[in-house]
Order: sequence, then structure tokens, then C-alpha cells
Amino acid sequence: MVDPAYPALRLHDSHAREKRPFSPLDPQNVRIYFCGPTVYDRAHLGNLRAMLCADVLVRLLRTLYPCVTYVRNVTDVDDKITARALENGEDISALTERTTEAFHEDLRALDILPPDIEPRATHHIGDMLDLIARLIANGHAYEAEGHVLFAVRNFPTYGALSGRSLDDMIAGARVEVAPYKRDPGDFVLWKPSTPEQPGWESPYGRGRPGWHIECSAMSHRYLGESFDIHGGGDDLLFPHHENERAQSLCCFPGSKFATHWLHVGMLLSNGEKMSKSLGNFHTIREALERSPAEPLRLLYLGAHYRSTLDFSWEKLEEARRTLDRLYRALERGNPQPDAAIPASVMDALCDDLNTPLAISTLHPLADAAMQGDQDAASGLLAAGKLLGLFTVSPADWFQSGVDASAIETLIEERLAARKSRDFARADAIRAELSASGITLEDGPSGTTWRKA
RNA sequence: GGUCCGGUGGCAGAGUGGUGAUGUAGCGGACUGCAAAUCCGCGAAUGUGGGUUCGAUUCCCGCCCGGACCUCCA
Repeated sequence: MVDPAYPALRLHDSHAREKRPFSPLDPQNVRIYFCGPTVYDRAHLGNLRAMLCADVLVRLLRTLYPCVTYVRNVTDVDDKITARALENGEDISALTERTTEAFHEDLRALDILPPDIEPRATHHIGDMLDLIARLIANGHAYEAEGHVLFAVRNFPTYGALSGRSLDDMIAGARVEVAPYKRDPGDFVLWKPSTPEQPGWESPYGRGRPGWHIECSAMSHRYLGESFDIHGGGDDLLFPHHENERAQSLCCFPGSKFATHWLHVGMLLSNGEKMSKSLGNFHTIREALERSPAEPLRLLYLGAHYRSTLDFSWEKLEEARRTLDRLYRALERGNPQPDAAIPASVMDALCDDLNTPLAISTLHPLADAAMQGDQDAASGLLAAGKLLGLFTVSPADWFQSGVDASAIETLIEERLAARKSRDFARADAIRAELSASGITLEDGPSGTTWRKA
């Protein structure tokens, strides 16, 4: 049951195109599926956004409900993977293993909790073929020239999720229509593989799955015919999620598939979508080489998940300075662990995951904590933990990774200089440390230091 | 071309049919040997033209601008 101490959760549903109360099919087990990465290269900052959004959502759901089953797939069969492996002269499985591990490493650094189940497409080819057979049997798919295609015209609500009509799309006419398609909108469930391409034996010959069927198969296997939330980047809304929905609903008539659709806005770089194809991306690793992980998390949380967010290094730096202040507040407020999450934060998060509003309510808590209010500090800490922040101690935030003894020695020397009113020498020491990224702070109880 | 989303202070970014959060930047001040941090104070915004309304930033329509999707994409 929902903890009555918390407000009711409302989430924007892309299908309904409005905020709706979230009521799980089974409150004892909230089921959520997010589309994960295609593992052919290191993940970039754009890829991170949906993963981070899912992380915060799952953290919130776990505080509201007794059990959450979170599934996030890994797409390890795809023509981009095949092409990259060929390019690298690398075995496909070596490439996908290596890239998956790199992905995990990046997310761990961000303290993004792993999903409960992380199925790989290549481990579920049989499940996909089962669904495809069902679709052929019930007239929603057909074979043509070694392909199996989904017949969109046989599914009356095709387009309902993404809000577009087949006729409009065809008017766009940017789809290259394969001759074997009955309708230009039909999409591939199974396609033949050449001997060099990865492939599996099937009733339709040796081939490989189309992109969308894997998520239908894996969500069904682990979450059932109907589950609560299906999410991913906004760019997956069409065609990926539209097609998943069509397949799954046609496989399991009477089911609901996902009752809530959640789409995460794109990360921009100089006003344009960050993407591999535009080349305007930075990998997660690259960002982590320039900054600790938490500022990146705070930066993402500073914008609502559904709006676009224009990334810049300046904003990352600003987020780091904001964390400086919050950590300082924790340092002064001496928080107790396991305090209640402040209502202001829960209210904001339960209103369609309004993280920017939630974070804004952290500042008054920080102000109070700064003045020694322990309750405020405890609330601040609890709120931060829920958001995946404050994973280190203030001492580590300000001082880790630096040779403290060398700094202490210089502080002693400077103290002596100040006592003899040799301010020139004292300032020289300050400047020296400042040049190596250390800021000194003279307080009533002596001099302290921190990383700038 | 089709569909959709958005345009709020220098920047970032919420909310709201009734004198516009929060952060940051800027300015002034307190504190400091100087700093840093902290504290106090100040100025600063709802793209544009209509409509509905007693009243619109908020609702509706047009326009302009930006972005996303329609092809792989978180």
C-alpha cells in the first residue's frame, strides 16, 4: 500500500498527454520497464539522462511502495553493433561485453542503481520468435521474402501512442518503402541475415530480429502482459514505443501493455540534440574526467525530465558550486541519518517528478543547517539521499584526493608568519596553495582548507 | 512538407486566473590583516498581436522564434 504519510504520485503519461494519478496494477509490486542502451560504443551524456531519470523515479517508487521490479534491457544485436565490430575487427560478443561493462561502470560512477533485471536481447531470441509466431497466427504479421512484417493497418489504434496517423506519416513520405511491404508503415519483426551477419535459425530462415520486438518479448517475460510504467528517451516514442505497443497488444489481446508511458526530454548541446550522428556529444567518461559525478547528477536534476536541457561545462561547474554550499551546510548542521524526507521534497517529486522544484526547497534547509539547525540538516541529507546526492561525507567532498599533510605544514608555516605579522609571506602561502587548487579559510577556531 | 513540444529576470529554472519561487551572476553593506566562507540588503523577467475575463504570465486563436519526431538514436 502507499504510505499515507506521502502525497499521491502523479505522473505525466505520454499516451494520455496529461498528468495522471499513478495507481499500480499491483501495489505490492510496481513494475517498470525502461529501454536501455544499444551497446556498440561508450554512452554519452545524452544517453545518461533517461537512465538518471529512471533512477530517481525508481528511488521514489521504492519509498512509496513495498516492492518495485525495474527492468532495463541491453540491446546487443543491432546493425550498428555488427558494423562497429567489423570496423574494429572485433568479435561481436567481445564488443558488446566490453561496451556493456563500460556502460555499467559509467552508471555506477553516477550512483545510478542497477535494474533488478537487465535482460539482453540475444538471450531472448526464442521469446521473440514466440511472439512473432503469435502475430502471424492471429493475422497481425506476414512473411515476405524472408522477412516477417507487422501489418500496421490491422491494428486500429496504431499511432495512438505517439499521436500521429498513418496517413500523415505517409504524406511525409520519408520512409523508403520496401517492395515487399503491404503498407509503407509496416515494420520488420524478423529479417534475413547474410552469412556474415549474426543470425539465428527460425521458421523464416536464418535471420535476426527487428529492433522493436525485443522489448515486447523481454517486458512480457519479466513483467507480464500488463505492467505499470514504460519509459525511455523522447526519441523512442516513435517508432520504437509505438511499434512495441502495437506488437504487444496484438500478441495479448485484452492486455494493457504499459499503463503509463514516460518520455524523457532530450539533452541538447548548443541548442541541438546531443547525438552520435551529429557528433556534438561528450561521453559520460569524459565528463567524469572533468568533474566529480554528483554535479552531473545535480545538473540533470535541475531541469524537469520532460523539458530539454542544454548541456554546458559552465552549468556543470555551477552545479559543483551549488553542491559546495549544500555540503557546507551538512558540515555545519551535523545531520542525523535516516531522518524523514522533508514534505516539500516529497510533494515536488510526487508531482510528476518535479526535481527542480524539489531542489529549490533544499536551499532553505541548507540555510537553516548552515546556522546549526540539526533537524534541517538531517532533512537535507535525507532529501539528497533520495535524489542520489550526498554519497560522500563533507570531509571527502572538500578534501579527498589531496595530500593533507603537505597542506597542514604550509598552514603551520603561514600561521607563524601571521603571528609575526609577516603578511606578505602569509599571502604568498595562500597564493601558492590557491594555485594548486586549495582554498584556505581563516576562521575563529583556526585555518581550514578545502579543494577550490 | 506532416505531427508534436516549448518560448519566464544576464544565465539556469519552477509555479500560478488576482501585486512572478529558487539558484547563480551583478551591485551595496557586515565580517576579515587580506581572502574565503557566512550573513543582511538592492536592482532585474513572463516572445508578439488579438480574444475570453472584473482581472491572464497562466485559458483560446493567429503570428514570430527555437527544438524534437517522421531514418539509427536515451
